Amino acid sequence: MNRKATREEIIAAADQLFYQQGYEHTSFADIADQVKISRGNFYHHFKSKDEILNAVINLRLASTGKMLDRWESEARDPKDCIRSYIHIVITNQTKIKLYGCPVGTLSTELAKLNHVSKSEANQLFALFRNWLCKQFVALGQKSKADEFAMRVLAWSQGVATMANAFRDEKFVNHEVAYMDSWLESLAKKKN
Amino acid sequence: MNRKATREEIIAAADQLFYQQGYEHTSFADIADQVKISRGNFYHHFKSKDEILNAVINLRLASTGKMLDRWESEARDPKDCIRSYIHIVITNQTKIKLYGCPVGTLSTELAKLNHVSKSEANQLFALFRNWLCKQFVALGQKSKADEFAMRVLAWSQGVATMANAFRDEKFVNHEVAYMDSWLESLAKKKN
DNA sequence: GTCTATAGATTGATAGAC
DNA sequence: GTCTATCAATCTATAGAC
Repeated sequence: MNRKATREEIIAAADQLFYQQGYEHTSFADIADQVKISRGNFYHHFKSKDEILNAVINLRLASTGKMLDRWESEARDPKDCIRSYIHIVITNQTKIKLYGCPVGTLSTELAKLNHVSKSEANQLFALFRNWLCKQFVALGQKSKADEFAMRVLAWSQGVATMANAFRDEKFVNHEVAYMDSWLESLAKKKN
Repeated sequence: MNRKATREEIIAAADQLFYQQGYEHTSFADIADQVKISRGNFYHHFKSKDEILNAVINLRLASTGKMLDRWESEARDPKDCIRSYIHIVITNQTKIKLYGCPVGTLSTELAKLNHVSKSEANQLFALFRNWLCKQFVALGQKSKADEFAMRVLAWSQGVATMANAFRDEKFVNHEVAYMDSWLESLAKKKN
């Protein structure tokens, strides 16, 4: 009756636990408990914990790519797209308050561990960066597109870190309103 | 010939290693190796690893407080003070690129571990927040002082996370220039 | 494909000699 | 105050039965 293959269940559980507890703090026992398999069975699907991490990163890359495609297809203009990104800190606010940003916290952790998959994890940042850059170009901000993309990315990371530390909903709303008006003033300049 | 007591050497080594490798990833063996004592001797000075963490947090609180006092005494006006904070991402750029922000990364890690000292670590954020708030009040921004303090704090966290992921010096310089001009325009409004 | 049993290393922590 | 020796628990990973 299992619709999902065990392998995919392991990846899904690891994805969740790596986010909630961190990569190193999550043991095979934790994942095995959640998927309800024995630890031994584990190694039939993956050679090592690092291999699971790679699978999780690839899963996140794929699902993030799909999300960005969806945002683009649902938006009327590039401004709408950028707004979709900005508002993600409200949409995911509950989880961000508890665990921070899934992209930023993994990147930071792997940097400290000096982990081999560090650069793969940073591809998630690059995905958002390139996509945002594209939107700013479409907005007529070609010369500053990447600078603006990095600013929006950094802004979201800062908001996530502070929201995680202070759990302050008003702060998050304030910052989103500020970025919305910044985006608005930017778009007007070119209209 | 040891000027520093062993206890203080342990705290100093732990302070450094917790920053560079993360709290959980740092073992007693790592600290003992650096201080060049045996693991057994360890427990003469501290009952547990958590107790070392607390000592490290208290050390950081004290040294941060001293730094803020120094900034204040060296500054001509509150604008200078805020600038001192903003420019810390340039001053500490090398370490930030390698290990991120010591305040933000510890706060994030302890949140994931759901560690008992999580709130103590967040006192470091509170220290900066209150200090920045005070500067903005002195700048004549009483009604928005805390909002601005949180914005500057979040900004620094975002820059640190992105600098750690992309190791891009130009990005850091751009962002500091942006924040400098933001501060300048803010100060002018009130003059 | 899933299980039990277990290896081998490392973890935080303790006991006791000096 | 520092050491060696060691504990019990946990970790990733392996071997082999079913």
